[in-house]
Amino acid sequence: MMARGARQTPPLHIRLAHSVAYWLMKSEPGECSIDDLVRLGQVPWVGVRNYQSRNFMRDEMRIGDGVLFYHSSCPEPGVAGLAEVSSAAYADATQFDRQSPYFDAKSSPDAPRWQHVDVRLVEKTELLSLAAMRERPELATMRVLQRGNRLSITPVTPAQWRAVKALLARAR
DNA sequence: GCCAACGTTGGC
DNA sequence: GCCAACGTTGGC
Repeated sequence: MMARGARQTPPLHIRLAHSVAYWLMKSEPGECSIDDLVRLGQVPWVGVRNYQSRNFMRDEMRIGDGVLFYHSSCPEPGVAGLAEVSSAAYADATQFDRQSPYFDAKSSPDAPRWQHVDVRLVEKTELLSLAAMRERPELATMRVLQRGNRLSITPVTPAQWRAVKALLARAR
């Protein structure tokens, strides 16, 4: 379901069959940190309860897509590692779990409202802090840096991806 | 803890 | 279908 008043817009570009797309995915380290991902190798990206973010996972992500693993709502927000999409989207089990903070009484197993992908670690990196990102003109267009942005999953352009990788390489 | 920004809900 | 009220996000 789209937000009321939102227009159905066609994709901005046609995704080539074997092309890779890039994403930034926010996680609160208290919930799942980069060290948790290092330990587990892969995590189900459960708990997203926003339609736009869900749609990115459900409709646009492909296995192998690049992910900037971003720590949010913490003392030092920023990109903490690189990861990749490692599954197609599937139903989020937490929406049916009454004990879960992500329980959604309005969702039913016949028509699961929330879906998610799995995300696999590529590497933990030096933290590229939000403050450092804001200083870089080549990152100025990143969605995560835009005023008022609250989306937990945002697309990253190939140029932005390369720029982040270059900064991480330099920090090494 | 504050608060701006934005999404969602629900009365009408 | 409008829109005010409310809840959440997340940086600071």
